[in-house]
Amino acid sequence: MPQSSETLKNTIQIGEAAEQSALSVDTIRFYERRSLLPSMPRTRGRFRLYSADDVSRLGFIKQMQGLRFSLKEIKQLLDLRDRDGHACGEVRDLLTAKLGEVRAKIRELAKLESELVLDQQKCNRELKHRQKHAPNECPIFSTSNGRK
Amino acid sequence: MPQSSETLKNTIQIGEAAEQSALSVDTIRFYERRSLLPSMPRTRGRFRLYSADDVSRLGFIKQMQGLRFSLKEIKQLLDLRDRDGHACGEVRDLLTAKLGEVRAKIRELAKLESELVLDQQKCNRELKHRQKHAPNECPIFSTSNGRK
DNA sequence: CTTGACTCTGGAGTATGGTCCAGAGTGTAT
DNA sequence: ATACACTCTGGACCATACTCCAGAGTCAAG
Repeated sequence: MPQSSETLKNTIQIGEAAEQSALSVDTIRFYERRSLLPSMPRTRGRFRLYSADDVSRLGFIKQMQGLRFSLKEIKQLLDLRDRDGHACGEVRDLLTAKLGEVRAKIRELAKLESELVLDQQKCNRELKHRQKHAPNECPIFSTSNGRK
Repeated sequence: MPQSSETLKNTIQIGEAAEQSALSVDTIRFYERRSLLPSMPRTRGRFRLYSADDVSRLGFIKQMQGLRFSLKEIKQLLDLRDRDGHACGEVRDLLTAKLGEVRAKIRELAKLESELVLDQQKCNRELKHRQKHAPNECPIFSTSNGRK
């Protein structure tokens, strides 16, 4: 257990922060380079120090990534928090925009799904009737595949 | 209209192929490097020559991209066609796998959608009651946000 | 013969979200 | 004193799907 004389007031080093946030040390440093974290305070030996708040900031990043926010968008959100903790209206607007994207994606994928089902059925029909006519091309490869 | 003495038997050059397939010249060359197209035959001056079949191959690539197949997967499909035109069973298997992915993605996004709606509602409630208690944090930033 | 449109190659750059590395420094334990 | 765990920096590298570029070559028309 190295490092403890300077890790006094409830601060931890990057390895511990990585463990607590279930991120890698490299990822945490990467987030700092991308300004998702501020330039962390350092020990005299230039080792970064993290507080419980910093760890929960990392948790927030993970959570927002789970909501399919990009790092850039998460940075927007964090900047909002840092500048103006009660910027709830702007946060809601970002959530609404993301919701729109998610819904558009769902519609797109639903359409995709039905197209894939159709192609699958074409293959199945072809496979059933294979005996009847000479083995020919899989219908998926035919030039005029119907769609767009 | 340069180039025609060698562009005899129904072949076109890359610019024309790009126009017909609505892809860029660079993209077509990129596909060749990635082996989605064979090494095209050339004129004496080393200009690539494309047939109508090649153009429809490009169309197939675009179509499959529309079905969210990666270039790698499209290459698999094309290899199947090149090696064994009636490999319908394998094609169907790839379609089925892709369908599974698409359905999983839809489920994931649906879950996401409801989470975003919940967060949005939190913001809205906060904004409604803003007058009552002192302006505080947007609830999205609170550490225990409920979810994992 | 020159102009102009087209094509060639190889390599670098774009965006995203990281991972991995070498070589050096830090700090504690024995 | 030295071993050992940890951390530092800067930069290279991964995949994906292109896009753009310079500098050179090709070809038909005027």
